Amino acid sequence: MNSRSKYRTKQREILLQYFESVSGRHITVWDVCEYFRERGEAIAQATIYRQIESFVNEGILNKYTVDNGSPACFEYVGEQSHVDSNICIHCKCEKCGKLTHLRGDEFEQMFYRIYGEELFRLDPIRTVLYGLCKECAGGTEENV
Amino acid sequence: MNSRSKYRTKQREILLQYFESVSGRHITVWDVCEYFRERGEAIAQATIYRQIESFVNEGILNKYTVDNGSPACFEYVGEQSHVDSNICIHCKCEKCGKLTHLRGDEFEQMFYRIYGEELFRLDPIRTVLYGLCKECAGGTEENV
DNA sequence: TTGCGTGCAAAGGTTTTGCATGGCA
DNA sequence: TGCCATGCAAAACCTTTGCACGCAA
Repeated sequence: MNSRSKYRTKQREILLQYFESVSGRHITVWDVCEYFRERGEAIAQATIYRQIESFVNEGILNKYTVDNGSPACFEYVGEQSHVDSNICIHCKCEKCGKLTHLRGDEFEQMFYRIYGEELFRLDPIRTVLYGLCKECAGGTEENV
Repeated sequence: MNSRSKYRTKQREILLQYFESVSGRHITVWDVCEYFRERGEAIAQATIYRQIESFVNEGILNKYTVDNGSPACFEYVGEQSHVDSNICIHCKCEKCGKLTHLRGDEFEQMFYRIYGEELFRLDPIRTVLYGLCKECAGGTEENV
């Protein structure tokens, strides 16, 4: 689960700072590339992929495979431990594509059922709920 | 959410029958190709992808995005209706790989939270919960 | 100096698409 | 007959890898 990087390079520091600054948002590799390209301090894609892989292994970033074919999303979670109090679940809207968070306390009952009674020990890191977000669910029920 | 196919072709029937016959198992596009190639009745990959897409849209197949880069998995879930009474959710164990079903009544509270309060309108057909099954959760808590 | 990190380009694998042909209704 | 589905190949897409060079310790 670890494989900490040995060297403290400029690119690593810059990337880490960037992810921290967009904490709470879902970032793709493309987002990162674009961000640094616009600022004229481009970082090679391969480097971004490799550093992100390290961050994920170190638990600094969470990786979300929302859908096959579309790029993976990453989210900064810092050094927080994976305890229940900080749990949130990701919900992908099938209509507008928006990715939202549901906090653990919004799923109190659900977690009780799953964690408490051991029907299934949910992994909130890897699980993505599909459906309709609050906004889209209120609108038409027509096809996506 | 739908997009039902208009024609009843030979390939569609064969594929549907195949998926029904492997109900309960996780099938990749590669599996399908291989199966029919061995039987000498090969179907074009593009056709398989396109028919599978239809099946998923019609709710006949469930799609599992295990990880980016690795092929998607599909599972036959038949023509079950999308009403609350028949709802079940698919749970994939990250340790033993087993796929279990949780019936709607086992998730009573969860559905109340999600459906009732409109935090997020869950699509039970497309959603897969990842985590540890009852058996594996009871064992060691080590890494997956 | 040693060895890891970087950058570039190319390869890898899965999925999608264009287009002509074939088959269902 | 009209339109959709099929098959083939090529493209698109995200991601990984090989290799030479650069940089941290």
